[in-house]
Amino acid sequence: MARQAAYDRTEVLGKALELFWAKGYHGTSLRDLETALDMRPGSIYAAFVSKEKLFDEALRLYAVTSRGILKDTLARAATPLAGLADHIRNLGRVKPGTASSRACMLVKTLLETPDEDPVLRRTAERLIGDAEATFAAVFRAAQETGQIPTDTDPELLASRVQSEIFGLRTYAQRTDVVDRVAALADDIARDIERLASV
Amino acid sequence: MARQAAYDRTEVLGKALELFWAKGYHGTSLRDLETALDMRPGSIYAAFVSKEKLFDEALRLYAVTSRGILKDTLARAATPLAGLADHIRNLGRVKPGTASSRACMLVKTLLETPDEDPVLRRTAERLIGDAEATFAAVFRAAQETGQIPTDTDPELLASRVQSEIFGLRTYAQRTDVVDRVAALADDIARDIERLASV
DNA sequence: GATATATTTGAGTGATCGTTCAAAAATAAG
DNA sequence: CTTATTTTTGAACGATCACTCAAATATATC
Repeated sequence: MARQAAYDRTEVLGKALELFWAKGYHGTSLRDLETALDMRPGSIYAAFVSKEKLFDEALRLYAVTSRGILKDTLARAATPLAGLADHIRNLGRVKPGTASSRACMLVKTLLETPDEDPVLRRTAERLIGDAEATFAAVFRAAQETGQIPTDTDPELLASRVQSEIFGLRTYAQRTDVVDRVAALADDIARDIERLASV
Repeated sequence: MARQAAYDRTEVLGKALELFWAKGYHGTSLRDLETALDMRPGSIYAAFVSKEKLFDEALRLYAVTSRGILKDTLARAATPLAGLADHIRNLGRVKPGTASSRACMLVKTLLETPDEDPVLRRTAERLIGDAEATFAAVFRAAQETGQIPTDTDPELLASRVQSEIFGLRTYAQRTDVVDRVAALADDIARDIERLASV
C-alpha cells in the first residue's frame, strides 16, 4: 500500500561517491548532485537527510568497496605478503582520467576536514583505522605462517604500509606521472617481499 | 606623495596561509580571511586581486619556506643522505595542534583541486615538481661523493622519497598518532641511510 | 475504482558566497 | 596648508549555497 522508490540506493550512492571523490565535499554543490543523481532536492533530502550524511554514507561505501578489493587480492595470493605486494602493484596500474588516478578518498576526506569535525573527520579516521587493522592482520598471518620473523611489530609494519599507500596514491593524482607511479608501486612491493625471511 | 600600506605583505600572506592550510581553499571564506588578516574586503582585493590569487601566492610562500627548511637541514648535515634522513626525522617530530601535525599544503591543494584547474592545480603541481627536483639533486650529490652507487636512478629515488613524505605527513594529520609518526619517520630515515654503500 | 501510504516535484527560503566601488581617510611632496 | 596620490572602509551586489515543504504523482492493497 505505497509507492516504491524509483532508484537503487547503492547505485545512487555510487554516483554521489564518484562526484564527491572527484570534486571534494565543499567543491560539490547540491545542484551538482541533483544533476549527477538525477534527483530533485526533495528526494535527495528524503533519502539522505543532509549533504553531510550523504557524503558520510558514500564514504562508507567507498571503504567497503576498497576493503573488498584488498580481500579479493589477498585471497587469490599464495601468501599474505605476496597478496599485499600484488595489491600495491595493482594500485600502481593507473589509468589517467579514471578513478585509479585519484588519491584515496579517505585521505582526501582526512585532509579536507577540520580536526574538530564531529562527523566526516571521525568517520574518515575510523575507516582509516579499520584499514590499518586489516594490514596488521595480514602481517600477523605472515608471522603465524613463519613468513616473517616473530620479533617484527605487525602494527608498525601496518602503519608503514598504510603510509606508503597514502603516498603512492597521492602521487598518482599528479598528472603525467603514470610510468613513475608503476615504478614506485613496484619499489614498494619489492620492499614488502623482502620482509620475508628467505 | 601618497599613503603607504598599513600591513606587511609577507606577514599578511603568512596569516592567509595559516588559515588556508587549516581549512582548505573552499573551506575558507572571505569573512574568515577578513578576520584573520584584519583587513576589509576592499583592501584585500586591492592587494591580492582575488581569493584564488591570494591562495596562489600563499601557496608559493609555503613552498619557499618549506624549501628553506630542507636546505638548512641539508647544509647542516655531514652528507647529502644524512641531511635527508635528518629532514625526515624532523618531519616525524609532530606537535599536536600545530602546523607540524598538518599534511603538506601542496598535497592538500593537489587533492582539493580538480585536474583541469588552470591556476591552483597547476601551481601545486609545479611546486611539487620543484621539490622533487631538489630531492633528485640530493641523490645526484650523493652519487658524486660516492655515497651511493652510480647505477641508481636519482629521479626514481627522488620520487620514492617524495611519496614517502607525502605518506608520512598525511599520516601525521590523523589524531592521536604522535608516537606512530615518529617511529614511521625513523623507519623511513633508516631506509634512506641504508642506501649508502657500506 | 477507492483508499491509504510513500515518493517526487520544484518553486521558494534565508544565509552566505566572492566581489565591487564610491566615499572617507591618510600621507608624501610642494 | 594645499594638492596629488594611495589606501582603507563598509555597505551593497547578484549569484549561489544547503535546505524546506505543500502540492502533485504513483502504487500496493482492498
